[in-house]
Amino acid sequence: MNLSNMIANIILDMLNDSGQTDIQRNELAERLGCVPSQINYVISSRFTPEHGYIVESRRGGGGYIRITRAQNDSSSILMHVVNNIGNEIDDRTCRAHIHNLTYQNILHAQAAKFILAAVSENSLKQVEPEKKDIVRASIFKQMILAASI
Amino acid sequence: MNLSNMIANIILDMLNDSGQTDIQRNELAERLGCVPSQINYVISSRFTPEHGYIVESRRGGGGYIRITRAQNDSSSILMHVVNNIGNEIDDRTCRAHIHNLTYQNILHAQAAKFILAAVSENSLKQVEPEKKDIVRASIFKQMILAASI
DNA sequence: ACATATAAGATCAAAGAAAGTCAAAGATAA
DNA sequence: TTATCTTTGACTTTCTTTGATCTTATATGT
Repeated sequence: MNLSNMIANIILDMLNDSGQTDIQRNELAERLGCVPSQINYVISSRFTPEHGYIVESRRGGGGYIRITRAQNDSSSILMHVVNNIGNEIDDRTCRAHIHNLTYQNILHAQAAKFILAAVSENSLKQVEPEKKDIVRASIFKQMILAASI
Repeated sequence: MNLSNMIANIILDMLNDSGQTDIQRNELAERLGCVPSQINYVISSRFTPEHGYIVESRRGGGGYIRITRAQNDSSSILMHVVNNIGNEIDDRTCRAHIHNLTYQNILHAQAAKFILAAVSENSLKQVEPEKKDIVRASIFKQMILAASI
């Protein structure tokens, strides 16, 4: 068992009761005798949106990394969407997804409106053209994930 | 729980009955065993207009810091928010707005979650650092606009 | 009334405490 | 043996805590 898998198991364990956990990066790294950035590696390779996790963090005194697991029961369709988006998505495809999910009653009209607003061309006007679809994909994934928590 | 959060909680507690409170900076600092300027730090990082608070103060004998929760009708608050964002907005300020709007029942919890997800650092990871706050402002405005329709 | 003392709060910069990033070096699997 | 995954470490950014110094209001003695 390599270090990364051990760390992942520890985090999974911590997530087990409530589906959410705050970890102290330096403290955990010290406990395991590894460098702190190893924790970041584990998180960025195993606790991604595609894996169904939302990660937030705060620096400075009292800082933390918060990991939240998306519920996978009623929302497996949402996870399926997240996993099929890939690295970029254009406006049209995105809208198609949203309409489709709304049609299937997985997203409420209200939620659909918000997501549409966020991924619209208007919202992303300032992003360089060649990056637009990448940023859109990233936003879309985070929002779909937020819908499933 | 770090010191700043503790102080913030105490203030929130004091605000709870009437939505307004006068605090004695030195007295509070002494009670908590911290330097007085710590109170200023907490106020300027957590009780800003974006968070929905108005702060006044008076020096000298009988001095005080008065904190008031601002209250207005929802459409004017939304308009006010949009008008005050300007061209860019950072993560923290944005979250402050969202929490404030949620607290004032202008955004539903669900909507707040979507907006938070959309403007999170995670969503915008692929945007060049110097453009992040610009894109965030644009997304945020579109979504607030969507909320007010 | 005026000058001085005392009692607040404000400001700012430095130090400290986390977490983030990125690239290079090492291992492992195809 | 090459591509991918892991480990490490140096450096950066963000948030918090502390302390010294400044400003403003009130109180008091002449």
